[in-house]
Amino acid sequence: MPQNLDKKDKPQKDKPDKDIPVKGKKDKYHRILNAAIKVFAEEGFFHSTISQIAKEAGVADGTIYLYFKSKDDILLQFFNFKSARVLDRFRKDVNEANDAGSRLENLIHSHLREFQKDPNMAVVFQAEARKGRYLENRVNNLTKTYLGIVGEIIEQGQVEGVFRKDLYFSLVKRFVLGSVDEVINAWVNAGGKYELSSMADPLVDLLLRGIGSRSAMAGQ
Amino acid sequence: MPQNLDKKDKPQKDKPDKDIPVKGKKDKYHRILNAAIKVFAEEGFFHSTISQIAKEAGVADGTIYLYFKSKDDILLQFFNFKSARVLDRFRKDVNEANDAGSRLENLIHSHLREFQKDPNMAVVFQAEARKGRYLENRVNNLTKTYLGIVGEIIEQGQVEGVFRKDLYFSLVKRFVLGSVDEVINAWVNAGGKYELSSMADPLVDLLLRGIGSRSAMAGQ
DNA sequence: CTGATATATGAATCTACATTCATTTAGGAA
DNA sequence: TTCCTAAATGAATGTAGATTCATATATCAG
Repeated sequence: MPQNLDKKDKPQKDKPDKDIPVKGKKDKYHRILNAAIKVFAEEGFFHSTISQIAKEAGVADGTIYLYFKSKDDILLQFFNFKSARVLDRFRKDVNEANDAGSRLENLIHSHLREFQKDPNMAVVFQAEARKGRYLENRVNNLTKTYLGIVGEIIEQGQVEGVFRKDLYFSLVKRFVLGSVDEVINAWVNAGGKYELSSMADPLVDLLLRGIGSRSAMAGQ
Repeated sequence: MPQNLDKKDKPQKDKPDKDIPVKGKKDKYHRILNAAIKVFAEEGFFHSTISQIAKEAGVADGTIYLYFKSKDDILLQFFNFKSARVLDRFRKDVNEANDAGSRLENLIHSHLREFQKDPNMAVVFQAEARKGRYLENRVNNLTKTYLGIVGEIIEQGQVEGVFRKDLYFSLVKRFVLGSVDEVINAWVNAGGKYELSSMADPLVDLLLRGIGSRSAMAGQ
């Protein structure tokens, strides 16, 4: 029944490291996490304060430290949690199709859909993710995995003969990621006012065909 | 001879607002600015301290406030200064060519070249530019102008018939910006270890032709 | 109901810097 | 050489805000 089943029950001194209150369930944990993301999205990570987050979550400042090691830890947990969730979704949607073309399509649809579904997440990802220095590891994981998925699709497409074979591999991956990322960025900057998902088809088309006109591209 | 020619010479109280020491010329101003950018690039803006910057620049902490209103102001000045400089370069290089295709090529070459030339700037731009809230205006200015240049090129290319006419205009612009941006990002993340400029040609090729194979794209 | 443990609280603490300013130093006019 | 003003200095100041912790409250077993 006590929270730490495997330890002697030294009443105090166990580090607030891994032990999180269990009585109140995951409920409060997520309440705080969501509140934090909302605040981060509005103020930016560095300008956000624990007090703001606490108020937003409807708890006391101190309570936050029952669930998170530090302010940084909140952001970290967020990235871990969301990255996993989102990447899962991507993979699932990609596997929904079989040919490379449809898979790329699905990936991008999924990507835009997920970000549109959770604007706060989108803002925080766009704003704090590609930055780095101290979070880099975690976020790089998201980027790495994403690039991996794209890479697989590209390779498959080349085998299928629907994608060009003369591609600078690591460049193409960045090319795809960069385009999608910037489309999301634009949407975020615009305050999420329009349908992000509606960009998916035109974007896929651009990725596949490029901006050159048929005729101009004909000569080689 | 006094620094404020147009004001009564109240000895003290003039706000350190616009007046910058002139004796020591622009020299020290730029020394501090460059030091700051170096530190920002290494530590990230929020983790950088005035003391670090001062040490790097070889001046006293207080001296910085003779040249800048605040820490934020340093970043601001940097963006203003560099944006102008860089956009100028872009325009010049774009105008070096006459047809849209070459102009796009020049823009991207120029872009990668300039960022490669000044890695600290590149890092700070990539890291702090997309954040926002309080710098947004300035940075948006860079983005806006850049998108403008791209837009002009696209339009010209459509008239010339070398670019497709069925393009979602604002999307294409983001598409171009996003790709280039992410290529720079990758380079920055890799620690600037390779020739960034060498990505220009392959990237332009991707933008123009896309990743779809000729045959696959044939059927409309 | 009673005690015991788990949670929650928020005021008090502590620290890291940004910013200021009394003093010192440098430059140059007379 | 002597003054006077511009520049530079860096220790002292002030503050915001993260983190802690002594208390208070809720939960639950018996």
